[in-house]
Amino acid sequence: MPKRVDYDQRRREIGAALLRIADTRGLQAASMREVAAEAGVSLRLVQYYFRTKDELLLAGLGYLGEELSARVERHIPRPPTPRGMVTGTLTAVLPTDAEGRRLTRTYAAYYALALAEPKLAAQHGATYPDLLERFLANQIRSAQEAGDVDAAHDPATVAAGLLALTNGLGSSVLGGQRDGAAAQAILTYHLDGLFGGSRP
Amino acid sequence: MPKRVDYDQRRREIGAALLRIADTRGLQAASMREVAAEAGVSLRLVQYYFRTKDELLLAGLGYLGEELSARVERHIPRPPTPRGMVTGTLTAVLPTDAEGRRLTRTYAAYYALALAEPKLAAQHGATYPDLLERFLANQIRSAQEAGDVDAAHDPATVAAGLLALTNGLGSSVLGGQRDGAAAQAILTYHLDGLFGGSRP
DNA sequence: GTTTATTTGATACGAGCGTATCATCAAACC
DNA sequence: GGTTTGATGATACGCTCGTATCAAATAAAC
Repeated sequence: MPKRVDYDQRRREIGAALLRIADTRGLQAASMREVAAEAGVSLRLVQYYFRTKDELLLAGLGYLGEELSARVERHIPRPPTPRGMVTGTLTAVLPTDAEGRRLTRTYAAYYALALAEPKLAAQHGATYPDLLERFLANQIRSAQEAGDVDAAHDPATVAAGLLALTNGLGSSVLGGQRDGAAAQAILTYHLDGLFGGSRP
Repeated sequence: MPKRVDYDQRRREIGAALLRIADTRGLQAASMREVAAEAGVSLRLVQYYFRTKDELLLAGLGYLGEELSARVERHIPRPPTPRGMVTGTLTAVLPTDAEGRRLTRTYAAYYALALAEPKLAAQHGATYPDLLERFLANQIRSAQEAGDVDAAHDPATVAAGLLALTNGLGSSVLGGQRDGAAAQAILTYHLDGLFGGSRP
């Protein structure tokens, strides 16, 4: 028998190379050969672990989702207050540091591809923002019950608005319109308006 | 001499074909040959009017900008009230109808390309959102002077927030998370909060 | 130490890409 | 009315793409 290799880890390494290219040069530049070079392996190896390019792209999207989830969880404060949960989650999605910029850029690349290839979105895409939005809506409901947020607000509407605002701010950062700190400030400005007098 | 042809109009026709492809199949699918086929002309003709593909892509971005500007102006109400100007401008950027969906999708395709090819953004990209944002900030300042908006707000921050919110909502519509009407409703909800008791 | 299942390497194929070249057409001008 | 010149057509080149094919190397099992 041959030397045994951790199949999943090898796939992750190659997937990471793909995401690195998507971040720095866009998914248009992510050919099988370029991914192989970036991962430091042969083209044949990429083909061995991913039968087709579509399979590679789909797996890459999965890994990106994992990275995003991990980052969001890492940004949830201890102990978890309602405002802290909302602020942390949204800040995680914002490109405020190198990792955030990388993830936001990579996500944008996949988003554009999914617009043209709906099968990508169908398999994995639309669920993630939906989850995030529902999570936020629940947090806002909790904050209302704790008296930190005006009960007149509709949690789902507020959550959708906050997430859209954050995504839009992220786009403007990637577009060079402002830096991460400025985006963060605008987000905080809105959160201050939402959470009456309570401090995070 | 040969039959004289309206050079600019021909370029516009070919550019329109490019934008149509960018909308329906993404810019990855926009090869010179595909653009020629979509425009119903020969490959040579596309090369004649645009020496290189980069030139075609850049011109297409210019035409897209013109279409966007025209749509925004068309959405400014008569007579122009402060809230009407802000609402109209933001609604124009939202994919609430077929034209809006087309423009937002095409813009998203260019945005993703510009992330990977900064020269595109350098020539044309970052100026447009900036103009929009400054325009909005001025409108909000006017609304404050008219007493329609709380003077405690910072116009630039509010304008940036509104535009980011609108862009984020547009992304969620393209992503299939909600339809144009729902996005519009969320935007209106925020505008209601901003413009105290005044009606549009 | 041979065997053998698994992992890696080298290379080829057909298609599509951007671009360039050469030829042709048709209308305006002298 | 031939000549010039802008507009169009047909085709080819070199390259990269995704994918497939054919070997070779490797290390656990006996």
